[in-house]
Amino acid sequence: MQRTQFGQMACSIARTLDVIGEPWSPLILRDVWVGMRRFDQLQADLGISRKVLTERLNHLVDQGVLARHPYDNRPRYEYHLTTKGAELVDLLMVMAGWGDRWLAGEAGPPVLYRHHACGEISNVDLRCAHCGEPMHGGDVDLLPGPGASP
Amino acid sequence: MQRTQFGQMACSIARTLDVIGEPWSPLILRDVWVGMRRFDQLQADLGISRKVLTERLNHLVDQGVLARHPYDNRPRYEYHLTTKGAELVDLLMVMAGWGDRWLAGEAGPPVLYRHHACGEISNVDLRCAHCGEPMHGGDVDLLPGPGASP
DNA sequence: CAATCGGGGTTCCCTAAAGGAACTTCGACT
DNA sequence: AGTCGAAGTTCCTTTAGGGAACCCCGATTG
Repeated sequence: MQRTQFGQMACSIARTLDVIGEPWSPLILRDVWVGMRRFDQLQADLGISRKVLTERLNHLVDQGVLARHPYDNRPRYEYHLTTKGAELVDLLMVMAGWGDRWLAGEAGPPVLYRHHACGEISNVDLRCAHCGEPMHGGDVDLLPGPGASP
Repeated sequence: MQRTQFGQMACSIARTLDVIGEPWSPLILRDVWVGMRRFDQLQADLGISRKVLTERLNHLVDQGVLARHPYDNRPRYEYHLTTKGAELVDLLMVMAGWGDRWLAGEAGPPVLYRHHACGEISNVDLRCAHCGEPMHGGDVDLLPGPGASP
């Protein structure tokens, strides 16, 4: 398919897509996040082909998003989120929030999130890391940064 | 490629991936977000094949994420974000934040975000919509919701 | 008023990636 | 020695992405 490489673009969105920019990767991360760590478990839960799962896992490990941990003294491995990978869960939560809002329909959201800090069922909201006010697409100006293209 | 359909899964992440779960869609939304609205502009900026761009735009319009607006009294159309699409920009901002943090390298982020409310260069942070405290992957319990699978 | 232009696609062919099922590997257990 | 089970690997078929050429159609130009 000679797929385009996004990693070279001077755009952090494109670069992120080079890491998790096809549909299985976020689902794999979701499963690992909720505690599914083993190959056959992931394969059965997702219904992904074993070949593609192998490719994706290798890619995610190469990118430092997942780490392989041996268990059982045999050549058996579990997949864990690294710090880099754990921070991608933010992305999953925002995806889930959008899907809950726009795609859940009559039935309502399939999963609820209870926040440890307050104990309430809630959702994520985007805030400015600096002033704490809401920060969405329309609330920002974009400026060229130090890594802007030449 | 008989690609798996994610839309039927009882998972808002999977459903969201059915809408923007391949790598061009987020980049198209990014471009529309920053003001690129026309076919040839998008095609030239992204380097996407015209065929695939047509497919993606149709899909995004079908999903209610983009809307086609005529201009110029000719059969000419501009693509605009709907409300549904504008809320997807949250996702782009989180992707950009992660990419800035983990993939930008020495050069630093290619784009900076200035928050209107405070005027500062900043980034998004995930907060609980209920209590306002930080809310990340490790800060929540997952519970079955009303739309959980039977 | 014929010729050209430009935006927005459509068609066609080629290649590479996804699906799927069968097969392999290797240590552990019986 | 034979079987099991987890974790891949191989091979084949189907389909989606890339790329370039082509088409349509209203507006502009000479």
